[in-house]
Amino acid sequence: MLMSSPQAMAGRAFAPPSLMSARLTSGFEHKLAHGVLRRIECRELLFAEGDAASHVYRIETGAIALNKVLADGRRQVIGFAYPGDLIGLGVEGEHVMNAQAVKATRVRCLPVSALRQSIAEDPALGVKLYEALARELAATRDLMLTTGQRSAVERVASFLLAFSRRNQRVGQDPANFELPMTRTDIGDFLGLTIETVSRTFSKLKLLGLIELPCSNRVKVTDIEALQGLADGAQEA
Amino acid sequence: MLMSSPQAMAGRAFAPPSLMSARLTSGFEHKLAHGVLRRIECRELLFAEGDAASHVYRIETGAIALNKVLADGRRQVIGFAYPGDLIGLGVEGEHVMNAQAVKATRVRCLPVSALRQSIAEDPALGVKLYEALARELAATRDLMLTTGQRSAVERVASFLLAFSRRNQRVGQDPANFELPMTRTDIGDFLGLTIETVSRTFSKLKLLGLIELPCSNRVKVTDIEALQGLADGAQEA
DNA sequence: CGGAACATTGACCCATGTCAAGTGTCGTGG
DNA sequence: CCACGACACTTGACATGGGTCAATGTTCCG
Repeated sequence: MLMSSPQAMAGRAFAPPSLMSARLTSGFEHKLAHGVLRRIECRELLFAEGDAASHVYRIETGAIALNKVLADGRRQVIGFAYPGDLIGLGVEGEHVMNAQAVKATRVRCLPVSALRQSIAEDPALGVKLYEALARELAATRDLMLTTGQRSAVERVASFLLAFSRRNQRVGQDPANFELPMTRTDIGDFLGLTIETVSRTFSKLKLLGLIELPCSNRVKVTDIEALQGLADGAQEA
Repeated sequence: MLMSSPQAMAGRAFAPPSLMSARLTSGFEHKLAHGVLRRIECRELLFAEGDAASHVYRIETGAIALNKVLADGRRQVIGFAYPGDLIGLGVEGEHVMNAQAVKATRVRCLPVSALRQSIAEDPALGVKLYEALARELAATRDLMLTTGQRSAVERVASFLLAFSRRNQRVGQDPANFELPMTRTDIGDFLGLTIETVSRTFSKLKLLGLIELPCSNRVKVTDIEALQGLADGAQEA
């Protein structure tokens, strides 16, 4: 077996596209379906950096932000996990990041030992987990390219597009959605302050690319133009 | 087997600490030792984003920068690989980043098929590769925390410390070393311009924390203070 | 209705980017 | 051995994107 134990894991593209939604094998699915359902309140931690990595978790409803913090409190959100995503995969031992609910969330818990057993029974599951980890790595690197090299507008546009694409992938409206996370979460994800995030949303609204009926609801009205900004077309 | 094929991979801590130095299993070691030795000239690409991922590579001498570029040329270096490191691991199919020599470099090449076979013969190798991938993911996330949240001084100090630690780990002088990469590579790694990198080196010199006999040679004279700056102690 | 938390907006400032000279340092060819 | 050119690096002057601080709005819930 190759899987050993938890830590954060994910699995798709860049930003919000969340963490691994791989369709996993039946034995594992079955165990998970019977796993303990746990509720995490808004802002509560599912696990923290340094915790023993005893379980893996699948998000059922809600959303989780995976983050790391510096000694002085500066925070970097590494990714968001949405329903269907699996988190807690990684190296043996301790979690290396915090998993915090951005809204009330339900997760199914599966002990690492049960996961190990599933892998022993079905080696293909091991391969899938490996590939999910590789995808997660690729996604994290894309995010690095974004936070390291792009302007505020490019970052926010990329973020919205990524969220939109994910929505489409899971069969929801790609042009009209609700962001579960706060401006602070978005800022810590993109490496911007909440003021800059807010100003950038306003700017996109002013440019006529999005509408914001209320602060967490986004309607994308010109996805082409948004894509242009994300790709670095000269900004208005 | 769980390994399928290449893509970038790495394995230790934050910044320069390079990519995976795992001591791998004997059958694999043996194959690698007999693998083709290839020389890459300074600035030449070992592989590029989009190339078929046909081989994995172990650095013998020199250094490689793994990077991604935006359409307009902005570049993000994701990590550096040093002798002993293995690169090219990851998901099936295509490489997702460029591997460019920062100086004349020699690598051993191993076809993915041979790696697969080794894994089939020795499942423990699969586990090791999985763990290496997980470490690489953790390292990339640490780097994100650095480029996303830290100031120029903190980034450069962290970079130097990480390089120093790596040197120590491989039994070389942690206080006196030669940086194989250019200021441009460092800048693209840390998300800074070359001017800012240069100025920050000068500042650290002025503060008496390092000496720079010539631009690529670094002597760390006050590692404690350097650590302080990296950790965000108020700057001078 | 009141207050807490989050979001928006404005004014100002500063760290870092940009642009522009220099200043080594190295390798090549005379 | 020296001259030259090519790079890489350093340093300075200036510009600016985004951070900081502060006031105001909005939403939601008790």
